[in-house]
Amino acid sequence: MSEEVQRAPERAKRLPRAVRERQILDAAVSVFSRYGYHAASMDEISDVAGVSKPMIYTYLGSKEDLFGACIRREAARLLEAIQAGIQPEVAPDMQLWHGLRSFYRFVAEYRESWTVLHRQALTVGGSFAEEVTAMRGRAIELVAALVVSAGSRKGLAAEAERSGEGLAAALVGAAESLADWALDHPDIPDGVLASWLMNLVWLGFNDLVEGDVWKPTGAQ
Amino acid sequence: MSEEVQRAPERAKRLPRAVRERQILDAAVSVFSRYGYHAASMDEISDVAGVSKPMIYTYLGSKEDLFGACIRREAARLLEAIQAGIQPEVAPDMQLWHGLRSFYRFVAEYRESWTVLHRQALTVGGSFAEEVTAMRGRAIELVAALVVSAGSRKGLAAEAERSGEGLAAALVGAAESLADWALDHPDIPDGVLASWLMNLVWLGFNDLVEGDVWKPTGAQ
Amino acid sequence: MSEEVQRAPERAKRLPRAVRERQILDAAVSVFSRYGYHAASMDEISDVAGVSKPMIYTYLGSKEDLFGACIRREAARLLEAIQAGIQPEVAPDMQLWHGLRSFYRFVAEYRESWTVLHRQALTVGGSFAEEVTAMRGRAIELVAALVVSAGSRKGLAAEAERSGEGLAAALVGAAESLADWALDHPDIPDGVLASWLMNLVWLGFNDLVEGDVWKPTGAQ
Amino acid sequence: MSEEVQRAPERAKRLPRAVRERQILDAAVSVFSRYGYHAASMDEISDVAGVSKPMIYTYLGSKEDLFGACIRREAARLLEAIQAGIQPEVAPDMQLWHGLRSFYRFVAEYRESWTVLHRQALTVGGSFAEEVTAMRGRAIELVAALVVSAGSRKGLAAEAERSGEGLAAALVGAAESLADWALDHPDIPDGVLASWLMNLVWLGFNDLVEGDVWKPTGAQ
DNA sequence: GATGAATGAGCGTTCATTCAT
DNA sequence: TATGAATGAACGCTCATTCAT
Repeated sequence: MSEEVQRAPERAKRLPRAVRERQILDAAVSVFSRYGYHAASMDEISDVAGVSKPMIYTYLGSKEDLFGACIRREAARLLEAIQAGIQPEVAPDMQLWHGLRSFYRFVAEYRESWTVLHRQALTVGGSFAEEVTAMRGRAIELVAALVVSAGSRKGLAAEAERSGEGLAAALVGAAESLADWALDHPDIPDGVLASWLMNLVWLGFNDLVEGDVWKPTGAQ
Repeated sequence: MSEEVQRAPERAKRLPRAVRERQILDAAVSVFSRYGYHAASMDEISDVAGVSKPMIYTYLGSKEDLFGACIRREAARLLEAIQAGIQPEVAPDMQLWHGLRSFYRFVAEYRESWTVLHRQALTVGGSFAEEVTAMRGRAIELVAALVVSAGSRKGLAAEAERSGEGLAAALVGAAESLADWALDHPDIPDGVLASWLMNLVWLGFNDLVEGDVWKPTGAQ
Repeated sequence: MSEEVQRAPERAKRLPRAVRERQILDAAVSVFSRYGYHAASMDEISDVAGVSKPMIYTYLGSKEDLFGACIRREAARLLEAIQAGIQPEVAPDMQLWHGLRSFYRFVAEYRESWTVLHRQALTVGGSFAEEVTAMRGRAIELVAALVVSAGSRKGLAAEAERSGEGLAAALVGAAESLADWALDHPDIPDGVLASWLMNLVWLGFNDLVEGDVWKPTGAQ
Repeated sequence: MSEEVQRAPERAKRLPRAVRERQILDAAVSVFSRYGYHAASMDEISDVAGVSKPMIYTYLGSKEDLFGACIRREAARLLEAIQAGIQPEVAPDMQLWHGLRSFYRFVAEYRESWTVLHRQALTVGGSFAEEVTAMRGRAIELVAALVVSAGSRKGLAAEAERSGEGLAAALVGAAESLADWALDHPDIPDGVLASWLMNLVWLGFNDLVEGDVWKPTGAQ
């Protein structure tokens, strides 16, 4: 409601270390997500956290360390949220759908976490991009596995097999892009977003599996 | 006399303004794409451009102005490249396919342009993200129009209509993500990349248009 | 119960103040001697001492106070060591020799003490340099007295009288410099070092006392 | 006369690089000599130099680089001053005497140079101490060579030979210490200071060379 | 037209020092 | 008694930007 930056309660004193660390990480995620790694300043983070700068260095280390801690915490949160939404006993398509719903629920609820992971982590040199990319890779593999587990029941078509990795990358990109789009359309329920994507994933792949590929027609 | 390779002395010789501006923009795109907006330094840009710093300020204005000029020039290049590849007289699916091919050809040939547009422009606060997002929006609309122009011949299903904009966003994201993936797999020809995506776009949409939607089964 | 080496728990157990002060001073001397006054950090001192930082401030005061306490304690130790080595009943030259031996023995055994006094105390602004310089002055006077006590038996030559204080300063510097040199040559016994210096002091002074001075020859 | 720190003329503008570098080095030597390496601040150096801080970094590099440049410049100055004072055609003792006179003249005229070299350079970790120590080593060798060139005419006694390096270190220390002492006694002419030291060097060594050594008497 | 010279402002980081328990 | 928690103040360094030539 307030149009000011949300600040931690005024000068609470002598809190245990774990609490302070959480405050700092919360503030850091917020500031990093708003400005990006380079434009964010430790001064602002400490202001938002309601903590002096030396505390940050004592508890979380350098700016780079702090950013890394943010990335790791938010990545863990995201993965946890997705896994919590999946019920392993249902059919693969329903697993995928539930996973997507959890994903869109998470993105809607923790926009800042999502922004840090999706936008900011990739522009910082060093190992952060790699870490996030690796996580993305795991997501791609997971999607591919689920899809294939359905496709294998029918005998996966040669075409689908060849394009597998690339298509998975495309699909993960589609899911992310839809997440960004959904941030500007908060009225669309996560179930619907997930269904849209399922239609792409499921129908498109099913067609492929059945050998029903699109091919360019005519010259060139 | 000189024992060096014979070469016009680099000490800039009154080049016309347009040439200088191109030098500077080329250098800026290269440096921005490598380090991102904030981590890039005007010093390095002027070094790479072979031009003194005041020159940059005289011709292109502030760092932010310079970045904006880069974004606009590269965006125009990209759009131009795509439009040059499209033949308006062919069928919509072939138009889309040719557009995608041109897109992947451009990304492969001008990685730096693509990086600046796709990765760096979105992390800078201010109007850049909006500009690029707007361009993305135009791309989304264009894709949607092509798809719909095919769909409308069959009577676009209600489902497809409702999910249109969101799905388009997803598809653009898929195309971008596949572009990134393709940067690490330069051996895949652009025609193949475009075909992969067409299979997603066309088959998926066709299914939708025919009312063949995926739906969650069971409770919840 | 514990699987560690049995050892009184380091978690300090109400040790008497004097013991704590000694721990702290020992650590401080060690750290100051290694890094110098400014580069030494209270954190490292408290770590080495195995004592919390507030303890240091409670017992020894500020960093400057602490350094002063180090200087004074080590200076007292050095003087004490030298005086303990001197036998007042023997001839002046033997007194000087014994004093020097004790000095070199001390330097070899307590390098850190010597480093703090000789190297670090002089570069800190304020009163420390003066204190150490004053101590040095007392040493100079003592040497001069011993030398003169021998010389006076022969009637001190006018030249020696005039140059007395300066030459004493030079001799103390020679002794100190030889001490530094000896730190890199630990195999030379202190008696030998002392003898080398005696040859400079005694023979040189004796010559002077006997009026056998060196004089520039020729023009200028 | 003024009791304020001497400042460079107010904001002289657009000077050539070489001039600025000299201004900066002058200021740096002055500030480093007063406070030592660690306590000196780049802000104060830039104030005293009448130059902004970025200039220092542009022209001379980091604080450590700057300190190194000071050390090297002043060391070169000192060596140059000494060598300029030596006349190679005169007798060895006169060469030594002239060298010492030049040394004391230099110390009196450029106290700050001397302070930086003698006191401050040794307390900074890294290669500075080694550099200065190496220079000191060359001085020691030079003194030893001159002394020996006289001694060899008489056949250098075994004792002198054995104690050679140590005694040389002692003598250099004596010269340095006398230099410090002379800073507080500016009325003593450099010729006199040099003579005092000659008496130590020449007479002491001559005695040694003639086998006239001091030896401890009695027990222990 | 073109640039070497110059800086204000700010950032990441550290350190001596003090509360509250 | 003893300390974990906390910070004000400063420092080294860099960068976008401009002026004088």
